[in-house]
Amino acid sequence: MNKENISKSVIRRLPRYYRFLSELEENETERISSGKLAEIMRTTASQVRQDLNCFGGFGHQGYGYSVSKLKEEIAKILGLDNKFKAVLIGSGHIGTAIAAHMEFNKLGFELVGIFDNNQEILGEKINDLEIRDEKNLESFCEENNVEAAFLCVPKSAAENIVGRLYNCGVKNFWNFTHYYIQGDYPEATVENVHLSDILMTLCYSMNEAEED
Amino acid sequence: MNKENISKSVIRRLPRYYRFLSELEENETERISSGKLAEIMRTTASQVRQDLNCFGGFGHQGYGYSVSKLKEEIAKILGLDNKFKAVLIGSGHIGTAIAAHMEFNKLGFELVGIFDNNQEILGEKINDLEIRDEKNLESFCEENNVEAAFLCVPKSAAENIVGRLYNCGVKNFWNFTHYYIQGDYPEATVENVHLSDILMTLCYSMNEAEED
DNA sequence: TAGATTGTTAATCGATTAACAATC
DNA sequence: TAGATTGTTAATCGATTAACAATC
Repeated sequence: MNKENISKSVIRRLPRYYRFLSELEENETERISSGKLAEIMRTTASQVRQDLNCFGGFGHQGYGYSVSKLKEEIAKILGLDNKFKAVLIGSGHIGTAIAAHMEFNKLGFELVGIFDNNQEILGEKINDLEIRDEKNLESFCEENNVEAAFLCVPKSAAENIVGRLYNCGVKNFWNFTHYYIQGDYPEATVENVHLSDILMTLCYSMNEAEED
Repeated sequence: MNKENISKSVIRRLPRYYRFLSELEENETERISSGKLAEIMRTTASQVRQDLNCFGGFGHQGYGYSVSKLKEEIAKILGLDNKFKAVLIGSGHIGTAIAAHMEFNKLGFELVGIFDNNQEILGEKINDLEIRDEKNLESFCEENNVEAAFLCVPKSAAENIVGRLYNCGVKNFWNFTHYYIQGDYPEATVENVHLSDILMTLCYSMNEAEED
């Protein structure tokens, strides 16, 4: 299992496989062929087999793939059984939505702290986690072996927060801001969620469709 | 300007160009070369020139690109001056965050209605827009020429909602649910935001890094 | 004019798809 | 054994990068 050279494109498809396999499992489908899975995923049987074979031979000739086994394998590859400790910074609308809404325990994470700099809401709770004062961020991260941060602050606050986190060893970021982490910290591991970028591409498509 | 054959990869980079150009404009940078822009974007000068040339010759030999003109052109290509009327369905955490947080008027949209099926919160307001009863969705969309919908409902509710919207002519979706719109409506224009998929890929990267 | 930098064609690289022997 | 379907190699396609003549 030489994962060194597995392309980002393959990795990005894994959660999709995982979701569809979960659905199949719920429908009590026991086995599936690459062809059928490709149909569901709107891709080709070739791609399904290529993708899965990056990680090992999960299928059986003449039979296909065991749905539950394959789902299990993908969970393992993604590392969903981890409990990476994470903090969320910024309990505004987006931050609250993320904290309240995501099932972190199914996604390899455990949310252990929520931070904000608004003194008025400190101590309030979101899903049993109290909102802590941002000034205690470093001590908290060090004491709790925090490994990841979910950045839900305004862009103007992000630079400072990321610097502080990076300095106390938190180098993995789920970034909802437009602050460009990789620009300042090329070594950081980052997944950006630039919601407005995505909405702009929807705008583009609609704009295009109108012209035709 | 034959946009017919412009690849999705190019389109997805446009919002990024737009953001960096906005920053350059704020810093009062007047002109920029493909090389400098590439440095900022962490790509190659070749790619920058190829991308921009899909839409026309915006540069000047020996000079580079005018920041403000290029920004303007990209805005035009994306169609950000549109005011596509949109409704948001589901005013839970995510829906509220989206409604309150996004600057739709800068992104080619105008949010004209928010809908929910929770009778208890009907009439409440998010950014001056009252929450309306979901049962009036069709009539509202028809009366207001709604063209897009932002789906922030639970997955279980999405199938029904999308069907109803599609039937009354709303065929463009910004989809925060895990309901697979393209599966049922291949003709719909969809941008999915699968937050948990993104978090899983962060998990993968962290898991990878640990093993080394 | 000389230097800089584009627009564009050609070369390379990587990802997707097709084909088919291996095998359950 | 015959049919199905994988794993894997080869062919194709598309996207990125390099090169360079055109030109401001």
